[in-house]
Amino acid sequence: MTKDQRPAATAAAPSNFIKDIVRADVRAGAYNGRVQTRFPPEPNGYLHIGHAKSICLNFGLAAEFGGRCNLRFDDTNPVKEDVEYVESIKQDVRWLGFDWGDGLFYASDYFERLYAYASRLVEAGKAYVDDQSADEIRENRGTLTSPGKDSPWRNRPVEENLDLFGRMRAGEFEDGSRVLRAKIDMSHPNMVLRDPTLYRIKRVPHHRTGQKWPIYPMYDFAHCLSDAIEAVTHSICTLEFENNRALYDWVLDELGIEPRPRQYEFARLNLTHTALSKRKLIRLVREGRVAGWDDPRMPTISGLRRRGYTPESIRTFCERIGVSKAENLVDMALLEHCLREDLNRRAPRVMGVLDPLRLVIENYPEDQTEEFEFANNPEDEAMGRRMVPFSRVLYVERDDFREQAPGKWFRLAPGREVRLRYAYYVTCTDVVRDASGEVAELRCSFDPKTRGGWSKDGRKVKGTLHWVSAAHAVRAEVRLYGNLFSAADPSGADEAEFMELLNPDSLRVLPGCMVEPGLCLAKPGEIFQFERNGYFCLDPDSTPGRPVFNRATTLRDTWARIERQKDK
RNA sequence: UGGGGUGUAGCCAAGCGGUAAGGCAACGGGUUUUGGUCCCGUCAUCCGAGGGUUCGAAUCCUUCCACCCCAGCCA
Repeated sequence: MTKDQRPAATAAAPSNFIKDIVRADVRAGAYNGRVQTRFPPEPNGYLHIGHAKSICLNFGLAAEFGGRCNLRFDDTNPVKEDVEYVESIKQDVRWLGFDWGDGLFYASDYFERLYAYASRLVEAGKAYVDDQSADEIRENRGTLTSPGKDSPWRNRPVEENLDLFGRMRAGEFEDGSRVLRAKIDMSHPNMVLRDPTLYRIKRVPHHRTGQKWPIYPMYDFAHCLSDAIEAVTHSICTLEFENNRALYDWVLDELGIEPRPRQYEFARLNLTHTALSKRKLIRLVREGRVAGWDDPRMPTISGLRRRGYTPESIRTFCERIGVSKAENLVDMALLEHCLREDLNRRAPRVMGVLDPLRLVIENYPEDQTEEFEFANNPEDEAMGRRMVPFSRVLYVERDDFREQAPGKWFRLAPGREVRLRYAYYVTCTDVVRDASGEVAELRCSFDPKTRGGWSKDGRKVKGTLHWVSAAHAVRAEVRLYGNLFSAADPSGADEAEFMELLNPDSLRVLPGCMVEPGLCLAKPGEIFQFERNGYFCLDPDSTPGRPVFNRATTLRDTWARIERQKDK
């Protein structure tokens, strides 16, 4: 089973305020009942779980109302963007299970038309070329509580503006020497409307248009018009763009665009123990704090995929967190819950011992091997069965043995009888130590009448242990992941101390794990439940005969909780 | 101190004048050849605070408080 071949589990998605607006528009016959959205990433980084929220919202709305959702790259700033990012973004959106059909666009596709729109604004006296430097513009913008000052170039004649703007395009001027600005109101209480910059000169090559353009439009100018050009009806973005909506509307108003898209804003996702800002993620990658964008500790889509997350679990998560305008910090435990819920249903069960301890069954014949039949998933017969070899020397989990059994302990301890899953009952008869005094091996006896792991006499054996036959086991590397950040909310920290909050124990590598032999046939990306241990995904770093597994998440562990409570 | 937003349980989040959904977490209990899953139960006399309207307010009005966003030629 490959995780991206699985059937989608689509439950009825709950409503939210944006869906309510769309539904009301459809009922009222707005846009002739048409619904069109778009997911507009800037290709300057990899997608993360926060983007997944937006993707699910936008594509989900289109699907629910029989509309369409475009994938549009907001590639208006070539100095930050790269084709590597556009490829990863396309892959991630597809992997999440969404299809943009023929709706793949780039803001850069519209550069010619955007230039024409800008020229119209100039002709209408609604935009002007400003010769001030960036510093001067900043100084004259005023502050939150005091008005700005008009630029000395604000009232240039239309003809001169047209000429200058044309020459900006022709590449006659240096970077930063001039900009095109909207003529709105330098004392507007909304800072966004204090004559915002529409175009700036950047004589740098663009990943799609090459050397063609020395000027590039700003987000506020390009975005609303790109939406209009594509006939988007509902333009959904995050809260920090709320102030920009006034400019979004201003541009469309001045250009007389009708019918026009409307912008709606929702609160971006925040998740505990991680970071969801591109700036911070890119730092983690660049400074080598993680192995790359797809490091399984990263909240990126590619990281989650490599970790063992399924598209379904991520979609379910996005549905459960809801969509609102309130600041939020969602507990990572919810994401993990969604993964377990999905994987419990579909991951084949398998035996893997993370910290092997030899167990020798003294009364079991030296040279005998037998096979036991295991259900791949006891709750789903359709997943089939398999045979697993058993012999005199096994590996069990070191943590399943205690010399001093605490209260309620029903695993292995001197004199205690336990069940080896699907095999036999064994009783610990002796403990062998190495020179340093460490427990090196357990000596046990087994009861032949308990074949299959069951006895007719009604004997109470509470503990059931996973195991693997030493002679048949495959040695594997297992990577255990913890939270990227120790602090629940590292975003509270400033840029400097942010790195200090990284969890030093976010990755533990166990080189000597022992897994059942069938696992050497697994393919990268396949996910298994190691019984009693958790869910593990085969990593691409695996080589033939040397599997590497990533622990996606643990199983719920009631015993660990009991022990934790005792500590308190 | 200007403008734009948001406040419902530890965390998300419904609720749209008729007496506080649901999920996660937590905590009890049952089933169990995974201390998993599953099942059952507990968990807001109260909706940021005060005042008002109303037979009735989380929902309407009002005052206040707290938090977030905006002064890029980033998006």
